[in-house]
Amino acid sequence: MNLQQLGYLVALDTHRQFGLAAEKSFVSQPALSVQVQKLEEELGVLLFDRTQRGAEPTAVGAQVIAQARRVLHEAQQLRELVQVAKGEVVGELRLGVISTLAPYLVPRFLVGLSTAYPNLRVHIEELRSEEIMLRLKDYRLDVGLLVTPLDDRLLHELPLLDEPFLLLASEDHPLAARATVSPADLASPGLWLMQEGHCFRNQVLNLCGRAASTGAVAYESGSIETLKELVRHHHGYTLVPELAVLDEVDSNPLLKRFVAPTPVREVSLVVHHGFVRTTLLTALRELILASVPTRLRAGKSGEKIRWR
Amino acid sequence: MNLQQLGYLVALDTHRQFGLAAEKSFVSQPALSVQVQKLEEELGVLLFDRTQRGAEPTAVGAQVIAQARRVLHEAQQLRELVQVAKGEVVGELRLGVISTLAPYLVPRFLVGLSTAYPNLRVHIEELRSEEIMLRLKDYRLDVGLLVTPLDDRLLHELPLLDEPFLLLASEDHPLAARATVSPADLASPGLWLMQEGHCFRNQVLNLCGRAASTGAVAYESGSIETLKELVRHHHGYTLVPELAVLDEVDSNPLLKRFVAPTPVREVSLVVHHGFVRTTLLTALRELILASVPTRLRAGKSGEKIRWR
DNA sequence: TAAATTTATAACCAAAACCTATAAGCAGCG
DNA sequence: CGCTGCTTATAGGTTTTGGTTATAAATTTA
Repeated sequence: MNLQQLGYLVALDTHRQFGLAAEKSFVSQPALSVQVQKLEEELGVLLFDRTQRGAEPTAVGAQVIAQARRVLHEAQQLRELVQVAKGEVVGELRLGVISTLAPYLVPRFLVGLSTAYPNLRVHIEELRSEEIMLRLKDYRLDVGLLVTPLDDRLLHELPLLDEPFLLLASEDHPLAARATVSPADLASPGLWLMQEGHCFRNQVLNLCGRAASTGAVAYESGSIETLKELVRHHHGYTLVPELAVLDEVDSNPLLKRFVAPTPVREVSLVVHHGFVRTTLLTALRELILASVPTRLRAGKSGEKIRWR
Repeated sequence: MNLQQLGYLVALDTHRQFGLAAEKSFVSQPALSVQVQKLEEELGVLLFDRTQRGAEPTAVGAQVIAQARRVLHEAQQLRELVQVAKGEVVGELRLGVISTLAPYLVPRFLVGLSTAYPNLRVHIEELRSEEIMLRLKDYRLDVGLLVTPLDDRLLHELPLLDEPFLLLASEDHPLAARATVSPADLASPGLWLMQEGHCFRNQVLNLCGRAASTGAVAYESGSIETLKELVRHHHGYTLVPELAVLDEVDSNPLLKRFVAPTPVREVSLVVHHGFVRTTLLTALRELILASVPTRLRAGKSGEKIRWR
């Protein structure tokens, strides 16, 4: 067994085809085939069922592949450990961000990050929270930027912000006349929600005690921006996180703050336990914190709303 | 980087000398030297300081070695995973047992174990609890047999027994006349203790509320057997775990049971999290449980005495 | 049935890892 | 001071390993 073979194994699992996996591994198809065969021989089990359409892991194979990922990850950690010791921030950063944070936060720190570390290749993907958690655990992402707490033993959370929820009302909605609002007001009809699967939706539902009454039209949006536009053009109201309305929060009278205790969402950087690139993680935290108003920083006050 | 090189690295750390490490790795000294050099070159850091007396890890080197152990461990887990899937119980089992359990428990299951799995090489070492915990975390032991709970995130406990403490009095000690005893009686003078470092000593001290008053002679023993002999030949009394006196527990009037709630020590098999050889672990548990009276099995009753 | 697609095998080549032999560096000691 | 004895490093040659291209074999698809 060697790391190369384990790499081929994982590539083959990813692409489910010897030729394709070989291409992605920058070797010829026979090279990869032979190495997988050798590994199977050494372990004494069939790891893949070969068909004409490609390769499928066997039951044992799937377990072995998962373990191979762990081995490769630990090996990668070793390399990163050395880079940290040398004070280098290089290589690749695969960052997963939820879509209710990405448009408001990423543009604030992305340029700063790649300026500070020109040798760092940054990949950012917009994903649902659950998917980010899965990929962090699979080592297919390095860092997640999402809403916590997650209560997951394998993941380590680094809280950044306690971001207040605000209520955005359309001008002809009864709530438009209010100076502040409270969770009880969310029983009022006309609340627009994010679609299923977004943690923001769960949070809003938790905040209003699951008593949300939607309007006559049941359009569930995939982005905060759509929610805002819906409210601007139609009746109804919605909840938004403060970062989504930062530039109008003081000027727009239709944006209502909640009375204390302010409901907030805890925004954190999340990594797999044993993540060793501390310089990078710290830099990322500092860049993000520096890019938002101080009042949003974690630990100030407010009541954390959970989404799971 | 490859697994071979990481193996050489760990061997060199263990033996602190290229020649010796090479010998233990079954290769020539130049072979090992060259591979370590190559790894250093690839990583771009010096991992060992070479002196005339041998090799010492640098600061980075020590970190890299620790990580290398993790990589090799995960690779080993992969192999064991396959063996489990094939239903094989082979290879090596490195078991650490504390000295207050070893003489009473090991002989009861050892023959059964090697009979059930003739292809398993069993290494048993008698060690202190702390040392067992360290070695489990370093992957220098596979399984520990000791007293729990340990409250250690990295270790997984599989409780086997709740083993009562008994009091053994010499015939001329005031306690000899008693039918049963209670923790309060441990204020009575003449209590013999295990030496510092044994978890059994801590448990006895915890049980008697640290109020132990030793006799005129302050001999602290290294084994339960010595304690028993001391009591048989001198004045005084001591505490013993039930397994140490199994064949005389009903016949010897100088052995006193505690009144309820019976103080017990929880005896467990302990492994590193992610231990995959479930068949072996289950077999070990069943063998041990079958070798002791049913009344000792974990979860029956009694009050667990902690040692840390 | 032929074409296309996929994995396996064969023959050959290059690189990596190993071995033996030996050099080189340094501590300790007469 | 210059041996001896210990260490690690280097050199030259051999074996092993992993790689390539070419091609066969098998099965799905048109």
